[in-house]
Amino acid sequence: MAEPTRREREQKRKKKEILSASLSIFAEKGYHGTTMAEISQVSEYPLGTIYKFFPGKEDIYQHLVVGKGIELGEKLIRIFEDKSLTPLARLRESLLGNVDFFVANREFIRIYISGKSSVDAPLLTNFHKSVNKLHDQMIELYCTLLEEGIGAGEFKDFAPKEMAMIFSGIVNSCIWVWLVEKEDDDALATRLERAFSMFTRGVCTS
Amino acid sequence: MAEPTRREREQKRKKKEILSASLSIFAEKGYHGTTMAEISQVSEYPLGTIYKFFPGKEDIYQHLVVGKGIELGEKLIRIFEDKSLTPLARLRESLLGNVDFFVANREFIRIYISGKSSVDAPLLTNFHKSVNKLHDQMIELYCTLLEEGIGAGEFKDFAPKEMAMIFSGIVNSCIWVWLVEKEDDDALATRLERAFSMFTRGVCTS
Amino acid sequence: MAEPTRREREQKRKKKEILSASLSIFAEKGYHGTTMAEISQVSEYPLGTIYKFFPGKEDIYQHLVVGKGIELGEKLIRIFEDKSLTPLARLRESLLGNVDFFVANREFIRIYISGKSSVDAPLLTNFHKSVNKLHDQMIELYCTLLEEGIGAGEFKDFAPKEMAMIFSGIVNSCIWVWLVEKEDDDALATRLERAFSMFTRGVCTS
Amino acid sequence: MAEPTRREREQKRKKKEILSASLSIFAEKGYHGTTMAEISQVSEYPLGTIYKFFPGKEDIYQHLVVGKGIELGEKLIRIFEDKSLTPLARLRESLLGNVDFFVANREFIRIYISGKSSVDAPLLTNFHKSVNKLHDQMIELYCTLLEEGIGAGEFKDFAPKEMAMIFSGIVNSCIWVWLVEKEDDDALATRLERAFSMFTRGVCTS
DNA sequence: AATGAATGAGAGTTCATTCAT
DNA sequence: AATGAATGAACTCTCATTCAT
Repeated sequence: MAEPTRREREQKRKKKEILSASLSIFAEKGYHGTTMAEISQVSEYPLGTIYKFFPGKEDIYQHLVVGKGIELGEKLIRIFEDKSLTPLARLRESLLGNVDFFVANREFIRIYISGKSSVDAPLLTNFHKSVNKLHDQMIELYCTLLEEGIGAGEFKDFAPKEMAMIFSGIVNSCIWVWLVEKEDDDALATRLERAFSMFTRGVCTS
Repeated sequence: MAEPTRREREQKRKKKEILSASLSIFAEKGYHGTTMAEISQVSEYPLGTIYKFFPGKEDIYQHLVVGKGIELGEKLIRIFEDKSLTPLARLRESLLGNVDFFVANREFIRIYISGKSSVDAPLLTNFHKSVNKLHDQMIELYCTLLEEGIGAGEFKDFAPKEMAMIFSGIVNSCIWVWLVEKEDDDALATRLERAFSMFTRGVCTS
Repeated sequence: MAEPTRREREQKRKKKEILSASLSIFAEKGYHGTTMAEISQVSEYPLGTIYKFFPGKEDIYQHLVVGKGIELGEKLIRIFEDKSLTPLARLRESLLGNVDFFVANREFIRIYISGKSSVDAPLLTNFHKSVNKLHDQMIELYCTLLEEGIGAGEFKDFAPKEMAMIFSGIVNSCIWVWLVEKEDDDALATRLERAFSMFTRGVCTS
Repeated sequence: MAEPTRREREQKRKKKEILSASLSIFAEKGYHGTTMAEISQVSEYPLGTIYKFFPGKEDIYQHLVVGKGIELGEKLIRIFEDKSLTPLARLRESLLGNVDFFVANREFIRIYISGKSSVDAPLLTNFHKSVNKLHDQMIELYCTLLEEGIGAGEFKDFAPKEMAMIFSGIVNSCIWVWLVEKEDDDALATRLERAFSMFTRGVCTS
């Protein structure tokens, strides 16, 4: 494995700075409301330089999600592999143990959830593909955990993929409400807890 | 009650034709990928005429959702008011009895779900407001039903608003998958049924 | 001379109503800021009807000035022909005796003065011609009076046309200030009087 | 004082070229008759470049007047401050000594005089404000001179502002006639001289 | 290699006028 | 004859991307 040269490290730092500036603008103004000129101004990198690093606007948008998404995915994997907890407990932990990640990455979350079902999906093909790939990988991770849980008798014998998808839908609902209502961080934690309870035990009495 | 004149009926028909043409283009190409010129060509109404009926592009987009949304809302209300069924049964019916609506309005659904969490919310203020108002009304309807169900002892004593939100999140997940996977109509019905089961009885065994 | 039929009288009334509505809109919003649709709404005559009476927008604008202009011209002629006064006294009278006309026709005056030196003269050829013809006729009237005055030894032997032009420039200045400053009617009268004094006796002491 | 960089000088040159091309088109076709595309063609700068320099069409129009207006204002100030002449002589000089400026800037003058009393003042708010501010400054300059002249006993004790306004009205009349009649330059000079004589000594004999 | 001025196709929207009813 | 809905050319302005310096 080659050591990254100084130049390569520099480049990575620059890319990160550009992405960071972009994230806040995209989150505030939306994809079409953001201009490359603005990204250039806020990031303090010249337009030409930005185009050296990224082939275009959509690509930046894409990277924003992929980077953070991988980060979240790795967190999930670490939690899911912790065999000292039951699958159910790990699923719970993946929610509540990640509240700090959600809180620290509001803007990413907004773009991620938006991207899943964008008004302009047809235009942003590559971006959309990225987000969906990410989403699929997340679902995949959940699947594995749920299968383990079914095997262990903790979960009913639903199709794991379907359970995962629904779990993810619930989580997204909670986070989205928290985002748009600008609720505080505790509100998110308690809401996720209640949602988790509904998901696991159901909402009916009988 | 005044009879609608022939002119008024004509106007309504034209508006509908324009909306119908717009719907398919928007669904195919997204909001920003659709041009007014295209709407004019596909609908076979000249630009000027379109602008007689709608003040602008966003307004058309808005109407698309609001019109269908009201239709769906009215369907829900009819189902929810049918006191011959228990609240739980009515909730179930609101899902399965509406599969035909979902099927018949794929494009509307796509725009509706997209609009809830649009990448470009900051740009499409009015549209976004419309969709969210619609969503709130839907949630409100569910709330009322769930409260009735809690009173009847059918549902656990969760906050109705939170239950409603999560129910809606689940439903949207199912429909979205069905949309993007282009599954057939039965697949939607059975998936909704399983999702309903998870929601009501939970996914855990204990 | 044929008696005007009832139909002809009707038509004249309608034309006047349309012109009257147009005048106020043009004066408020300017030529390009006024739409035919607006004229139709305010005048309560259908678009088609307006086009029956006037070949186009510019033509309406033109008529507005010509009608009032002829009225003013006739007033001037009556004053100038009153041989009981000296030419100088008649010139003075043409100013002060017409203050009420200016006051009653602010909007016309605004359009008239504007039209003489319009930003868009090249576009409004016919209108511009009308206004200039009117202006020339006014100058002509003054000329005749001034010639008479020179003959009577009341005025110095300047070229009458030049005197007339300068007199008219002075009057316009006064009226324009009064218009844009929205001064009251007395202010106009006293300012015209002082201006008349400057014109006749000069501003220098020697 | 920072030296202008090469880039800044380049920019200034380009702005001037665009303004110069615009001036001739505006003077020929009027404000509404001139399109941005035309300015782009004539100036040989692409549309985007023009919009880099000027925020919009009206702004270009405005710059045309303001730039030249400041130039004229500075000329007047230089003349008015020349204490070797009496105020009266300086006022005369401001007319006759500026004939060359008027001759060299026919198109500017046309736009300036038009702008003072535009048919479309309601639409071109910013432009109109600019022109009026310019006009007010001109009047202000005359005022100061006239006050000095009154103090020196050269002028009668009229309100300086009113004298200034009327003087300006007279000058504008002369220039306007010269413009529209397309007279030669000597005609302007002699006419201004006669007008000046009327203004100072009056047109009456007594 | 780094820059940012230059580009121009294409967007949404308006409105004087016409002409089918 | 009277109407006003229909028309579409033409307008101003934007911005992702390129490429000469």
